[in-house]
Formats: sequence, structure tokens, C-alpha cells
Amino acid sequence: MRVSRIQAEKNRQTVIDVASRLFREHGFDGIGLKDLMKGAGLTQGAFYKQFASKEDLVAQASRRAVESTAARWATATAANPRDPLGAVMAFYLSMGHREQRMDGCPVAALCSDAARQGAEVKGSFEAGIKQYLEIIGRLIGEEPNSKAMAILSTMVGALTLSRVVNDPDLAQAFLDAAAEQVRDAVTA
Amino acid sequence: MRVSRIQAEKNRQTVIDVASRLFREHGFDGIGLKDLMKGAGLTQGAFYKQFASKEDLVAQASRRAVESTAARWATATAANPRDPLGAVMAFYLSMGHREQRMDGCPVAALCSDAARQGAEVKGSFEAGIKQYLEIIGRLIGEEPNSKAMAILSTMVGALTLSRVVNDPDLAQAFLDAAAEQVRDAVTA
DNA sequence: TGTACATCAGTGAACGCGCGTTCACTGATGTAC
DNA sequence: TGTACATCAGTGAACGCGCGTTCACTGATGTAC
Repeated sequence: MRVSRIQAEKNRQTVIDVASRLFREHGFDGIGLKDLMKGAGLTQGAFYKQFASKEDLVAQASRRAVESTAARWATATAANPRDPLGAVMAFYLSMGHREQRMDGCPVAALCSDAARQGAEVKGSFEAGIKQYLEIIGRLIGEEPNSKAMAILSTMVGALTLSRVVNDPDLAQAFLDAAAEQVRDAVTA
Repeated sequence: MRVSRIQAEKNRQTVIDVASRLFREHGFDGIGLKDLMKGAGLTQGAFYKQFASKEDLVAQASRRAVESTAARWATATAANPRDPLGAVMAFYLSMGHREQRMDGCPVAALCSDAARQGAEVKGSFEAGIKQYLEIIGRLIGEEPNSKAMAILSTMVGALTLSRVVNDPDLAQAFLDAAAEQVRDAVTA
């Protein structure tokens, strides 16, 4: 049955939110529309009233995931004015982040999947990456932001590698090694 | 019809080789058994005479990909005794590597896919990552290899990020920034 | 060394299943008067 | 403000398709004598 325009828009946003989390957990190909819609409390058939295709949702959910994570960075830095970069790294390079892909950084959770997507999805990620770089660049106070790029590469790489290995000690070692290198790079 | 045991083993190896390349290009879920077998010059039906399941092939192809790439690192360092680490980075952090996922580093090409696989597949990657760490550790002459871990994180992260963004200039900037940071980290 | 037979790698079709997508239908919402 | 009608978000079943997997069959290979 028909719902109000307000409710319909709310439902649309819920689908995007749910998708942004489930894609991070299972990958773009690892979860179907049926389960995505069920996660939003709707049925499969309603999907095409709100989205043109699954690829459309992938692009929108990617943008959502990336923007909400950048916002978390911003709040983390604001909450720790004494050591804003340390605050970002404390949660980014943690075993907790390693273990909760669903609510974590979408760049780390979907990097190799995103590389295979079309220009629109990659554009969503690209925009988020630029936001990350801007935040890091502001914190380390440098231009051009080649150092920010190296720092982001180290963080994303370490988190991703920590998730690929089985051994938790090795995973922890990757996170610690990255944190140390970022600290050294900033003070240098 | 039946083929000789030697030919059968040769076919098996071809399937693993082809899969290791096509998985890197399309992801584990992005290519089916029919196309994998066709790539090896065989038909779908022969698959289960050689492998227990697709997951079995994923594990074996991952090990193959990771080992052959570690071997390429070894030859690159041997060919450049003057600057072995520079030789590794020259090909790893290049636009050419960015653009040819199929023959490149499987860790970068499949990192987020691998994180979602079972312990056996992750074990294949873990073994390869340890080989990378050993090579880097030997080159920078340090123990424990926390610096090697940071360097590997930076390299994998930069290559992955360069593939996610659309803008080639930004991609190049990530690769260059990583190379610079690795150089600094080693001399420090 | 030759012959008779068992083995089994590879073929090609079929299986059930879940996928993305479409569609006729429902009934509350939104609009026109 | 109330009434009559058009709209359309959501439902649930169906569509075609490709997936991983299974299977009866083929015929060259390997083995026993």
C-alpha cells in the first residue's frame, strides 16, 4: 500500500544506511537485494521504486559510508584537541576496528571491490578519500599533502593487512607498526 | 576422454595459474567456473575431477598468486644489488602495476575479498605476506620487522588507493608519496 | 611384447538455487473541486 | 471542510539467467597376464 512521501523518503534513507553497512560486511557481490531490503524492513519488490539498479544503490551506499566515516574522523579530532591525529589513529589502527568491518572505514573494507567498479562508485570513494586527506593535511599542517597521502596509505594498508592474516598477534603488530611510522612521519 | 597422468597434472596447474590471474582481475565472486576452465582450454565438467570445490581452487590459486609474486620480488632484488629496495618499489609503486591487476600483487588486488574468506584462504595470503616481510626485513637489515610491516602497509595501501580513485594524477601522487615515505623510513 | 580389461580425465547436459529485475495488484496518500 | 478520484510506495509472485555442482557417458591411458 502507498505510504506518505515523508515515510517513503525515510525508507529510502534506511535502505541506503543498511546497504552501506552490509556491503562493508559482505562485499558488493556478497549480499543480495532481498536481504538488503529485509534489513530495512521492506520487501524486494519495493526496491525499484527507489533505485534504478543495484549498481545505483552501490554508488549511493558507498557515498553514504564514506561520508559518515569522514564525519566520525571530524568528531574524533574535535573531541581530542590536544592530540587530534592520535585520536584518529587510536580508533583507526585498533583491533576493534579490525573486527567490525560493518561500521568501520569503507575504504579499507571495500578497497579491492571498489577498484573493480565503474567510475561513479569510484567517484564516491574518491570524494571520501579527498576528505580524509584534507583532515589529515589540516592536522599535520602541510601543503602539498603528499605526506597526508603517505599517512593514509599506511593506515589503510595496515588495517587491510591486519584483516587478511589469521594470526591476531601479527594483525596487532601491523596496526602498531603503522601507528609508530605515522608518528615518526609527522614529527620528522 | 582420458588423458595421461602427466597431461592431467599439467592441466591442473594451468587451471590454478589461470584462476590466480582471473581472480586478481575480477575478484573471487566475479568469475565463474565455466570461464575459469575455458581459460585453461577445458570444459566446466572436468573441474570436479581436480578440485573439491570452488573454495578449494580459491585457496590454491591464492597460494600460487602470492608465491609467484614473492618470487618476482626476489628476482627484482637480485637483479639490482646496488639498490634492491628501490628496484622493488620501482615496479610495485608504478602506474603500470596499478593498471595490470591480473599480473600484479594479489594482496593489493584481493585484499578486501580475502578478508571475507575462510581461514585456509587467509592462510595462503598470510604465508605470502610473511615472505614479503622477510624480503623487506632483509633489505633494510632490521629486527624485529616492525619497520618492514609499516613499509609493506604503505606500499599495499598506496597501490590499492591508487586503483580506487578515478583521477590518474591523484593515483600517481599516492604512489609517489608512498615511495618517498618508504625512502625516508629506511634512511631514518 | 601383445592382448584384454579396468580406470578415470574430460565432455556436455542437467540439476536446484538464488540472483537482479519486472509486473499485476493493493490500498493509503495526495489532489481537484 | 468534505467528497471523488488519481497517484504511487509497497507487496509478493514470477521471469530469465548464470551460478556451483552432479552425472551418465566416452575413449585413451594404465595395468594384469
